[in-house]
Parts: sequence; C-alpha cells; structure tokens
Amino acid sequence: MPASKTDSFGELENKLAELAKALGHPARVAILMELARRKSCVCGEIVDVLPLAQSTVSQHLKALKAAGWISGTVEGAKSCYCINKEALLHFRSLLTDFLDVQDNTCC
Amino acid sequence: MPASKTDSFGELENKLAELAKALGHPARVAILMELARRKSCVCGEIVDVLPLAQSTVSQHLKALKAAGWISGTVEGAKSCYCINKEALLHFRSLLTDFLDVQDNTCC
DNA sequence: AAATTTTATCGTAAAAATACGATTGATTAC
DNA sequence: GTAATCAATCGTATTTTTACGATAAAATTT
Repeated sequence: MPASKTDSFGELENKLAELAKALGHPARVAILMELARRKSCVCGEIVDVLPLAQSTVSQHLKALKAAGWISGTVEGAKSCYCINKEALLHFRSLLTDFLDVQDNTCC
Repeated sequence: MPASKTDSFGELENKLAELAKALGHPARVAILMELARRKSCVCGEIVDVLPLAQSTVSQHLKALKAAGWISGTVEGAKSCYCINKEALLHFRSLLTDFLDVQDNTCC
C-alpha cells in the first residue's frame, strides 16, 4: 500500500484485511489445505507438492506465519508448520459480523 | 502474479484466493462494512466516508465487483452498490472446509 | 571430517497493486 | 442550452508482491 495510508482505517478493517490478504494467493491457500489435510505436521514436504521453487514456498510460509494463519517450529534440520485453527475461527467470526445486519439488498 | 502461474492450482484454491484477495485491503473491507451497515443502498457516499480520492474508491469498487463481493447498478447519474450476501455465504462455506478435518495441531 | 540435506535469507527481475489528478461521458439542475 | 454533478476510465508514479537462483547456516548422514 503506497505510503502512509495504513492508519487511515480502523483496527477491524486492518486486521480483517491482513488476514484476507495472506489468504489471497492460490499457493498460500494450497499450503493451508495441505496442512489441514494431513494428519501429521508436514514440514518441507509442502515444497514437493507445490509447483514452486523452495525459496518461494518458504516466502509464502513466512507470509502465512506473519499473519497468524500457521505456526512453525524448528525440529532439527527440518521445520514443522501447523495450521492455526484459532485464526480460522477468528477470521470466520469477523466475517459473521457482516451477516448480522438487516437485509438491505436493493440492486 | 508473475505470468503463467494461475493455472498451476486447483479451482478451489483459485476461487478462495480470489475472494480473499479482493478482501485483502482495508479500504475494501471498509467499503463492505459501510454497505452492510446502511439500510439503503449507498452510492457515491462511500467516497465521502473514505480517506481516498474518488478515482481510487471507484477502482476498489470495481475490484469488489469483479470478485463478486458486490453488485452495482446505474441509477441516472449515480451508481448504486450493494453487498452480495451470497458471496459472503459462499466464502464462509469454503472456509468451513478447513475446519472439517481431524485435529492435527502438533506445533 | 566431509558430504549431503534442509530451510531460511539475500539479491534481483518482472509483474501487479495502489493512489492520484485529469479527463470523459452521462445525467441533472438551473 | 449551459453549468454543475456524478462516476468511470486513462495515464502515470510509487510501492508491493511474486518468483527464482544463489548463498548461508544448521543438522544429519556417510
């Protein structure tokens, strides 16, 4: 976002946008789906599944972690990433507020 | 997204990412909240509420419309935009699929 | 100890997003 | 009819995102 426009909006708007933005890329959605699908906590196997370079996947993982979508821990030489369900629940609850308004469709 | 990488992912991933991406800016979240809050279908009044130029707001509205978040109709010289609740419900249902998996938090 | 594996980070190029002013085209007001 | 209003689009500068290869730092394997 060009320059000093971040503080022009409320906290709710910023938080919701931040979470949505981190979700706004098919690769990151694919990562989350992969993490959700597996029973165990996958680590670098995500790289094998995605059609992207290792460094690119690492970048996407970083973005997801920064937004709170996932958590990651180092396990020896490997890294373990897990989906953060609270983030999902939080995101959903933020969205619900949109629905809890009177029906005002007019066009 | 740089070049020919859009079709590297599944439809679900792309659709979810598209919706999330359109939501991934505080200004667009603010627009949606404003549309949800008002009883009547607001038109250009959104410009007055947001700390952005008219052309910028128009751009954001276009992005929201393209993603299906809102619908817009021309009413004389003015334009009327309304939130599309189906999009919201659809988005929520897509998100729910993430939750409907076994608990696999390990880190 | 040397080689390999794993993953994060750096540097960088290309693409996309964001914002604005200016303009256009249409409608409404005078 | 002329002026004013409304909103979309154009052109453009700046910033951010995305992607990759190369490198680095750490752990594991041989």
